[in-house]
Amino acid sequence: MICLQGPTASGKSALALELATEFSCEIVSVDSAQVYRGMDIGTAKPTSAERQQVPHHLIDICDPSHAYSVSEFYQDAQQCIAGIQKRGNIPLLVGGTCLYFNALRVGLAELPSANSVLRASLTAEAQQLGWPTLHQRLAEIDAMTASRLHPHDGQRIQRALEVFELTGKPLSYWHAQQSTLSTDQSILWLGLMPSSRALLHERIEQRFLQMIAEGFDEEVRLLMQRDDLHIDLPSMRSVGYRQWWAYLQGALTREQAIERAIIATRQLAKRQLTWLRRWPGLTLLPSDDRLIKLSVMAHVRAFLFKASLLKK
RNA sequence: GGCCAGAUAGCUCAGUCGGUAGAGCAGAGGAUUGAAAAUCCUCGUGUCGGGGGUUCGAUUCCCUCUCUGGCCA
Repeated sequence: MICLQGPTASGKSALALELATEFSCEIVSVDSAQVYRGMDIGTAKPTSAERQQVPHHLIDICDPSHAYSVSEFYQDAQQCIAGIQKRGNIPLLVGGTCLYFNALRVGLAELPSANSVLRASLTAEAQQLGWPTLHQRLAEIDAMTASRLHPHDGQRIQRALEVFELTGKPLSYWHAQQSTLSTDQSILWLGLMPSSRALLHERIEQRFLQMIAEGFDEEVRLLMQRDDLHIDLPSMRSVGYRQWWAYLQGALTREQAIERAIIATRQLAKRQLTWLRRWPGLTLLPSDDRLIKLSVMAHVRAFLFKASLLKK
């Protein structure tokens, strides 16, 4: 299978479409926001025409009121991959959610899923005592995990305490139990790396303005009308949606929302690039190179040949 | 034209009772196991608007010029 990663606005989707038509692939989206229905413009989802041209998976599979997670992705993706291979096609995984890719690379420990009641009480406690205090408590039950977490990293401290509450065993215990993913197949890891940060920033800005021109405002208004959606949901915290929601509530001016959405997108891209730089075995290609398409094709062809799968 | 208030980091501003300065944001780097488009960590030398004066020493006090707001003509 082929995995294509890259920061937001680096041209992954277009490239994937080219690859898919050339090599009879089916595309699996690796994107924590494109899973949600009704979030199309702001997540830069492939158009319906594009989706008819090539099968796309793991898009529109979840309602925005639900919190999708790595583990769901992990299961969904493995099912997808198996199905695609059964059909004799090549799975082409494309996206920018590096944690999801990482789960495919190293596997996931067998852990309980989120428990909203526990989380609420831990959050309330943290507000009273501060996360550093809970970090100390974690240190008593799981020194190993505590030592790798910063005392202010509330989200991870909370998770570690949650796992202990639910299982009676520390998170580090479960991590140690984790078996490495048994991939009977080789994976081609490709990453798109913009050669110019300034150019990427320019693209990010242009793309967000384009989203507004295409009706992003209306899309967020529709989501806001639902009374089961709120700004603390993972879906609504997505880049762009969060800032636009604040604007529609009157917390920001339109100009401020635009500016902050663009800033948030740039910061997202930066975090994605951090993953890519230190990804083992990743072939990094310059995303803004004129010959990027050809060079990606060449890598894919060589990979398929090596895997003795080249049917042409 | 006159009066007043400003001019300090890319931006918004604080500050130095005279000993050459620091926050937030932006930006950069890093972490990343059921929220990940999330969450968290680290990183701050800049003619302190220009010129002159006082002083051992001026970004700070004084004079002057330039620019930007506001008020009065």
